[in-house]
Amino acid sequence: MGVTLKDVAEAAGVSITAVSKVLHGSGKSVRIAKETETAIREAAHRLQYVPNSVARSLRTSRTRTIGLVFENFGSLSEGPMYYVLMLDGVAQELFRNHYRLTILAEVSHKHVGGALSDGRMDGAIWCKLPMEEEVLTQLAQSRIPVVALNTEAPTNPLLTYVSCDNEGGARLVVEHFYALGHRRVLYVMETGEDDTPDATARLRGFRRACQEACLPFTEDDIVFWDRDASQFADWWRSGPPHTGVFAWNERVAGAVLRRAHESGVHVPGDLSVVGFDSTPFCETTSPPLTAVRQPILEMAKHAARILFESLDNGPDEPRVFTYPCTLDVRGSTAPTSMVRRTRRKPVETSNGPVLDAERGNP
Amino acid sequence: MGVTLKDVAEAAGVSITAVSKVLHGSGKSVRIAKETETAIREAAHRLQYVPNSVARSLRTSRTRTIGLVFENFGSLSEGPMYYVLMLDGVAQELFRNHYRLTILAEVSHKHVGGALSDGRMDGAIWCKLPMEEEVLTQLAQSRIPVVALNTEAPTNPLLTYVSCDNEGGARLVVEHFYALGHRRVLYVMETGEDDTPDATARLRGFRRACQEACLPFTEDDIVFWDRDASQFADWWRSGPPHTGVFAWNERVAGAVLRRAHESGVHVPGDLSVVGFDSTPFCETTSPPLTAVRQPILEMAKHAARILFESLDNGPDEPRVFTYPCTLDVRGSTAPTSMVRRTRRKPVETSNGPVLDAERGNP
DNA sequence: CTGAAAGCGCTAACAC
DNA sequence: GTGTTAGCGCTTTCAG
Repeated sequence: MGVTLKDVAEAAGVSITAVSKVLHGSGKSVRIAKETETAIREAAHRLQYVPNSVARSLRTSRTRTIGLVFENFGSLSEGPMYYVLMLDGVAQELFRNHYRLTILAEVSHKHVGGALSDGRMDGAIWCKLPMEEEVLTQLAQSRIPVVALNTEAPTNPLLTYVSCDNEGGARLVVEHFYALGHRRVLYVMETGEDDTPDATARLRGFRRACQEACLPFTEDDIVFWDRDASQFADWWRSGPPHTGVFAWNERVAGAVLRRAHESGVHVPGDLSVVGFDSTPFCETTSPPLTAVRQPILEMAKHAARILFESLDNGPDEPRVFTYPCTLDVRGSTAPTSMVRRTRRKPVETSNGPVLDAERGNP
Repeated sequence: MGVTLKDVAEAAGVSITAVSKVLHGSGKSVRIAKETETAIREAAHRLQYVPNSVARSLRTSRTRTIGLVFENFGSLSEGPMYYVLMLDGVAQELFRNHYRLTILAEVSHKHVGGALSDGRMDGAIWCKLPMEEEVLTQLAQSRIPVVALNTEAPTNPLLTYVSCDNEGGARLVVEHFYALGHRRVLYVMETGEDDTPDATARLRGFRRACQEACLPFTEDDIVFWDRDASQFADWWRSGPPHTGVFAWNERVAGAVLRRAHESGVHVPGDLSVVGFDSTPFCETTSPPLTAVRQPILEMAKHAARILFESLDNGPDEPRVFTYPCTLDVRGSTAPTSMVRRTRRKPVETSNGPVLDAERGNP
């Protein structure tokens, strides 16, 4: 079909090797006469030669392509914006380094090895890696390096993980509420997400922080609402003791805001609301949503960089990078004194990621 | 590195051919004894054989991969949600057919042919194809089929286009405003998007529809605002004659809503607002945003299907599919009598896409 | 039923 | 400086 090296070689009256060297030669071993070189380039140009990457990949077993395993791709628009940011981060870093991105929407957990080892990708980023033992061991033996992004790391990691400190993030929320005078806060989970590791980690952090702050927090302070928070009105009508709501993610928090508005509940006057995952979406709600920020763009880029590194230097020890969260305070939270606050700066807990080993040091 | 057919063949004591036939054989020519077959399968399983797709692709020149050319990938999160929907549509259709999606963030307009003809993809969808003559002719000669998605088709198309009727969409907006009693409407463009074909087509449709409705519409009714609509307050303060605003896209419309709120302008009481591209985002603004809907999910899937078809049946004539738009009426528009409206159903202009040739028929 | 052999287009020693 | 050669792992005639 297409024009090959051979065609160019014939057109230029030289050998295939010469053409390969001139056109794709890696600098040093390109000892070719200026004359033949121009002849070759001219022929290549005239024939509109374009190198066949597949053949090259077969030869070099490098594709300059990274796979992103992203189980719910195809309904990105229905999920929280957080994932779009993640995608942006991965894409930015890959493209900057002239890598291509291919998306794997579903990888059979039976044949994890197969999907990733078929030669089409040099490495993979797995978003929300499942915790099944078998998947993990298979991945660890995969022919290509894999890094888990946005996944709570197990105690004995076989892979490199890049994730955020969900517990710490929830803690920030409690501190924020506490500082504003709130003493009873509702934790809103999402139906069907009960065993999402993120969600449970956030709940755990929330619970612990409440304990430490001597705030009451019982099972009654946890509700499971659907993603449209359609239960809000009933809940509010029941006259709950809470002055604040912490929703496990951005989307649900947004829904709470909307429902509150519909019910004539003034946020933050009557009720303060905080979400998890501060994204551009939080700027567009009204009021703008106070939310925990994980540096997802950075995290995503970092995941990509880790791959580049093990591609260049050979495989590395599994490591766990846990990024601290910060809180973006916006208009949806206010002191219980009911005074409306103006926008404040993000609260930093620390800078940069923290290696697991370093945590717990004073 | 990996286990190859050869390894399996040796382990099973048969030829490479036999293994290939058993493991990947296309049904008919698989005349292999039951016994050897099981031996082969057993060996393959024991060795954890996984076929090398790159080698296969080189041989068959098929990759089961479709490229999506998407020039601003990497900042999806900053753009309108519309693009995420488009991505979803493409992804859904590809994955449903066991195709892989690879993203090309930038394709040098000089070497369009090269990027698409390097053997890594069987076809490509080009989102917002530029109109440069040279790019178009190059694409038309590309080794793989290309369809332009979300691009205004030229009069003499060399490629297949799938796009929406931007002009018709703008027309719906005028009709809607008119029916509600509005007589002066502001058209909000976005700085830097002056020559985006979409934007100009919408403006054109808007202008024409105003003319036909005998509504005044001059250059003074067009403004260029930044995507945060930061000019809103000044504009409002100047006491404009408009009772409605039509923003060229979703994002800007959302910004207008926010700015209006900040300025104490009640939407839709004081001002009605309409956007272009009805997406889940429009449900989350307050009030929810009335917006023109293009059936982007369908359009994206259609683009993918067109590729499958020309991959299966050989190349097809260039065609232009123009999908009609509809209007999703939500809470941001109301009659000038200032009565707040409840939500209504989308207004359908017609069903399904319309082939260009069919348009203009009674 | 089974296997030998010829490539797909390219790279990389290694000779001349 | 330049060409010969041997594959990368797979599919696919074509003989047996």
